[in-house]
Amino acid sequence: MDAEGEPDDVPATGMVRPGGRTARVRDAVLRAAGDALAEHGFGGLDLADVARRAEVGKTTVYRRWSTPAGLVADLLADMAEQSVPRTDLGSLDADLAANARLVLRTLTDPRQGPLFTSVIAAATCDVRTAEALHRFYEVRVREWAGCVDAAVARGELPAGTDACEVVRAVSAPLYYRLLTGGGALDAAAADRAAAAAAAAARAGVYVS
Amino acid sequence: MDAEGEPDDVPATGMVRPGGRTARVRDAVLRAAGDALAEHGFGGLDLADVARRAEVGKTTVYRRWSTPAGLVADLLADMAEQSVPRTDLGSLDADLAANARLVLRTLTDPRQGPLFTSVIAAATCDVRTAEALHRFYEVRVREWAGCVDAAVARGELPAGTDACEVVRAVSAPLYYRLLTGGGALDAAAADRAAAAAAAAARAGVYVS
DNA sequence: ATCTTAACGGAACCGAAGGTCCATTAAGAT
DNA sequence: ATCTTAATGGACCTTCGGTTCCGTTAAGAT
Repeated sequence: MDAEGEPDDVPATGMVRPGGRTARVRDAVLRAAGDALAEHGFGGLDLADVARRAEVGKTTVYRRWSTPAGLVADLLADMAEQSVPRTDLGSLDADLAANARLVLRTLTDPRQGPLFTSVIAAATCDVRTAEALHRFYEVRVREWAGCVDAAVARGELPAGTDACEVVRAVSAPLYYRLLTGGGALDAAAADRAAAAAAAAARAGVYVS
Repeated sequence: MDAEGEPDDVPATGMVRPGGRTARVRDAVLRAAGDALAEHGFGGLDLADVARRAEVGKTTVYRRWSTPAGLVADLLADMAEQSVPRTDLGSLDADLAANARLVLRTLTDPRQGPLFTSVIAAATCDVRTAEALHRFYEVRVREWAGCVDAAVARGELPAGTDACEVVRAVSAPLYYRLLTGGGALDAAAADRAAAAAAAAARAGVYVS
């Protein structure tokens, strides 16, 4: 978070005594930030409001996170740690479909959906936030890449297939819809995304 | 833009005398807004700064567009009118690749790239802006859907293929990379996106 | 148990984003 | 050419996001 270029590494606030109160404050603030983001979007994210929701001093929020983007970056770092384990249904199509359904459920969830769009918006405004977002997706993608590797091992896909790229291909159309519109985000869209990724993978498009 | 629910439709500013000065001001402001967006992103979009760049009174900008999101919405409406005509190379693969390369060129352009990310960020903060963005992409997608329809007519793709969905499938992975990272936006990525869409389309994934 | 000081939080402060007022300019109708 | 008034833009004002100051609380070391 705070990689100050200061003389002899001045420790960032919250790093020397990370236990007890400090941790409690961080949790409360990140939860409040998520709520605020889901409700008002990134554009309407006000640090003072977050402080109020978290029942924490306004000063504290400004001192530790400074800017809305910084706060979102930390929220993302926190989200990346709570990775959901993937399923393993034994066939590529089933696994990719399960992944697509999971993404769909996330993006259409009344809290998670707005939260994700907000977080993406935040990432476009600040490089550090963008890096945090990239790291988050790297974790998620790598988690699901396993089922593609398994499919390669089973001989369902050509050797040398880029597993991560296949997983991203499943998510991409759903995020595209979320952001640029053009059709509803429903089960049909999810299944189509999964089927498309599977078809392309079988055709060897993702062989590096 | 201004669909006021006022008694007996009070005309929005700029609608009664749209010629001469008013048009000149709009052009200058939209150009300035695009520059500002490309440079500082949506988060750093300041209406006063836009006014300064456009050499226009601050009051004018606030009166006509009110909010950053409103300004971006108008900018999008303007962008939607300047549609670039598609190519027609005679084969599905070539046409989709050309489309992918065009999207790539746009997203990696030093001005257009940041502009597009900013505009997408703006759309997440305001419903009206989101609608404008959707309309923009609807125009773009429909423009290129023609070459998919042609491929169906030539028998390259199964009848009943949803042309728009194929076109979106080409763009989606590129936008996904732009926003969530995970790999460079290069020619290889563009070609892969086109190839994947073509493979999935041939497999009948986009038959409605 | 005691001590040091990291971290918190209330109050007061500051600057600029955003809005109001009104005189000036120029579309567009006659 | 003349007139009406839509639209502009400068000066001024108000609100509030963000910061600073400093006293209070409680981590973590002894």
